[in-house]
Amino acid sequence: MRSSLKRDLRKVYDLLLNAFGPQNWWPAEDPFEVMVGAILTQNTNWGNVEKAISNLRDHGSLDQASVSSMTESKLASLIRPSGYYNLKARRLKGLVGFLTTEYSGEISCLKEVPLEDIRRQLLSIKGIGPETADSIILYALERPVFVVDSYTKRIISRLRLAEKNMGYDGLQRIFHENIPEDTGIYNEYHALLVRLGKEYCRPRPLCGGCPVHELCGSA
DNA sequence: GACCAGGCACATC
DNA sequence: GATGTGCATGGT
Repeated sequence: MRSSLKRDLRKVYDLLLNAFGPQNWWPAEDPFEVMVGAILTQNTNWGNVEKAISNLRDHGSLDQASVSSMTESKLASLIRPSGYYNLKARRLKGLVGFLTTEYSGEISCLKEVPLEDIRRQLLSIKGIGPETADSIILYALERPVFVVDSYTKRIISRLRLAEKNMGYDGLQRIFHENIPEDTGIYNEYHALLVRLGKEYCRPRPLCGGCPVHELCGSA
């Protein structure tokens, strides 16, 4: 591998932070809302997720007890704007079921469990894959794990810092091995990559004015 | 009307 | 292990 990886990843972070400033993620009022958002945002525009979360809040249902007691079809109707609403209603039910059964609904207890164990437990929940699990761990539990998403893959690939076909765990390892293990830095770095992706790194190349253009091999 | 958005499970080869 | 498909809304 390239010996300059650590330096380049640091450079990307510095350029992005300088260009965009702190992103103040995750946009939510409490850990449970983060978890809900993490599921609702799967393959979906965040604007649609905000509509769904507003529906839940307006209905007084943005809490574990409400999600648990509500019928799945009612829940689905409230989160409809986020897309895949039947699927995501089932997934939210699964998450709340897990929290209730394993931790009596006490999210703070999840912070005491060894990181590898809580990650494995979250991944065992139907509908929670690597990105959703890691988003919950980083942004809801505030523990140091790097979140890899489609923007991360695309950006890191275009910057030629990793092979295009590298999987989730491989990409995550690149960050874990080259960025200080720090919740605040992991939080900010991922949020900045999403910001960059939204504004400059679409599937079809479009990089004019990109803050990291000097590092981008392909354009 | 096509493309895209802060994935995941499951079937099939 | 890689690849394909279903799930669905709303903005550009």
